[in-house]
Amino acid sequence: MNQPSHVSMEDVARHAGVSIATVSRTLRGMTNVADHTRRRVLQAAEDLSYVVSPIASRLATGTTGAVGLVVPYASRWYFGQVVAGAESVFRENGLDLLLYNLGDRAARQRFLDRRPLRRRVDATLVVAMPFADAELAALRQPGIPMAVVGLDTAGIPAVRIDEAATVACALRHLIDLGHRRIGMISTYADQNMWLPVAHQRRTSYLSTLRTAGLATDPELVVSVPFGIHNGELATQALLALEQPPTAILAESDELAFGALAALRRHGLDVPGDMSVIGIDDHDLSQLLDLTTMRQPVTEQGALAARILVEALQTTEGAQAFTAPTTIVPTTLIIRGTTGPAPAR
Amino acid sequence: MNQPSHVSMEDVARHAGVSIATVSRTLRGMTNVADHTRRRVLQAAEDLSYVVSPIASRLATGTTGAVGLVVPYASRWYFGQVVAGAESVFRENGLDLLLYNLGDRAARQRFLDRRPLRRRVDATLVVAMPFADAELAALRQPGIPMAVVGLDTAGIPAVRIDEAATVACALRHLIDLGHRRIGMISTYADQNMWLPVAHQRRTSYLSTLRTAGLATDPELVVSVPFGIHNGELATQALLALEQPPTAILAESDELAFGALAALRRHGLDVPGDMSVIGIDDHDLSQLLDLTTMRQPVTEQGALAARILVEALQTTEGAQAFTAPTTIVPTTLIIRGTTGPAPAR
DNA sequence: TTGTATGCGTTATCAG
DNA sequence: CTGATAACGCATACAA
Repeated sequence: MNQPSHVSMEDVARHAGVSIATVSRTLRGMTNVADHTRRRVLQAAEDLSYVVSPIASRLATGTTGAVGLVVPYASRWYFGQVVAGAESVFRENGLDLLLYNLGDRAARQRFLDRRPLRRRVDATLVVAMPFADAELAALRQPGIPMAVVGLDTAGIPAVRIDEAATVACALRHLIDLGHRRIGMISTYADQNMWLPVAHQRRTSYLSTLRTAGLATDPELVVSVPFGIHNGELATQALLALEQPPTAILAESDELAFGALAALRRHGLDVPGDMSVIGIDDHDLSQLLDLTTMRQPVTEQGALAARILVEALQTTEGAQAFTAPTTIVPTTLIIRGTTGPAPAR
Repeated sequence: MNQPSHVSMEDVARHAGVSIATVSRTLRGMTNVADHTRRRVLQAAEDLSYVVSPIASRLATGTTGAVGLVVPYASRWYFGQVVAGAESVFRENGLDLLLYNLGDRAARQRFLDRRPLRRRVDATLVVAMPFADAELAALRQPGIPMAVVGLDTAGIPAVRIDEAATVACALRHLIDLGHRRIGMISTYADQNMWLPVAHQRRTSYLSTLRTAGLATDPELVVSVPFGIHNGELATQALLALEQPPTAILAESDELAFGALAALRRHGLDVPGDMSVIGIDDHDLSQLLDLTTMRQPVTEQGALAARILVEALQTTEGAQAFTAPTTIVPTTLIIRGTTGPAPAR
């Protein structure tokens, strides 16, 4: 059908005057090969510019040499960072990275229906994708270690931040500045999926305020779809309240950016009239002088990848993989968007 | 070694009481299978929750079912967008996406040395990675179509914008506003690679000004590594000139962001004292009210992917693949950072 | 329409 | 240390 334009191991063997088995051994760096034979083989391979067929190799060994990376929105800042972090670790360990971007409903459904990962990867890394238990059960494969970054998922080791502590720290900062009426910009399920992180941060917001003895007015929490512009809209909603907050906690920096824009447009002074704090420490947060809770994003991707790589190395194959959840620390980065509550 | 926890086609065949060949035919949707047989097979596959081993399948067919996506900086905005655009197209066509992030020197070198794409992908998409001719020759594989987005590369179909026209349009906007002394923030080779786009935009800047009969003072072009902060530094340098420009063209929006920050810090009014224009229309550009040349980034990724998919479908296998370069249009988006040149 | 048999390119087992 | 040879799991030409 297609001409065998590839040189095969057999070609190399013939060229070197040895058996195919010897070629295989040599190329895999096994020690039980005579030095001069090894040289001949390597030379032959070089001459023919031969490379092993990873596919054939995998069929024979039973491993795929690849890992699956599943993300909801590959083009967003957070996910890009995680992907980059994970990629470098996988790459270092000779693993190929299969990227699955499940942002839109169709892609996600196809993924769940056809389960393209089956028999195709040695490990799977899920980034902040909320899967229902049933879905997850379908995705899991015996002997294929799986890890998740960004959120907890039943039975799967996670690498994430402490959402509650992070939110609490952010709010503590505002409270210490004298703020008593604090609004929150949150995200809600978009058409495709419900994001647990949003829920957690919202919940933490409420419980923290309650613990601090502050009122938790329901209208102080406004939920919008993700996006800078929606951060603006949410802020407008907060400003439209009869009794607006004096400070805003944004679920993520991108939403906070929108908040800053809205405030500026309303002619309000930040932080004079309104303080704003975000979560992430986005690349642009320093530029916008945004106070935020920094989380190490790239590192979380790398860390999760490392856990999987280790699992692959130790539990040769089909052992039950298990690892503890790793909590990475977040840091309060105080910049210019938070200040004392305005005297009223 | 590892227990064959997988059900194989043979298992399904036995379960359905047919031959393995029939199972194969059925599962691939071939028509020459009796209806009731087909049902039995599908039922058996369902019962055993069987999925074909893509690896075995590929060994048999000779195709890999995967494409390689090579990018220099996966975590940057531009590349994230391109990846997302390409991913969706590849995914729709049942192709797996192997991501290679070659940002750091070591990764790039490893990539060039070991050529992990060989025999592993059906097509390759390179995103704005400058490869020398020799490198490229090493990467190309007969019968494996290749495309590039973001820049021209000898002999490879590209999807990109018209750099010269884009820069010219941006400058025209400034000139029309009365600016006569226009600075440029450019990037230079970072430790790893030389980015041709930077060179092109710089060249276009010079020739456009020259054509317009404006002076092209060398010190008006300041080159820095990529990054927002470096955009700030570059701007400081421009401001420090004995005769600063009245407008700045930034090679990309991210650099422009830095410029805006620097100007603000210097207490300069934008666009009263200084106009700024970027290239990209980054997600945050609207927020920062940055005038810019918009380029369709996601679309370029999708377009290039589509070209490759088409090539795979038509030129069954090892034909010589060729396609024309596609130029996508850019648009001037006038926002608030450009205005009339200050009277002097 | 269905079954048989061979090949895909390696790895790995066993003799030698 | 080296060479046959049997898997690996599926696709497919060839027969039936």
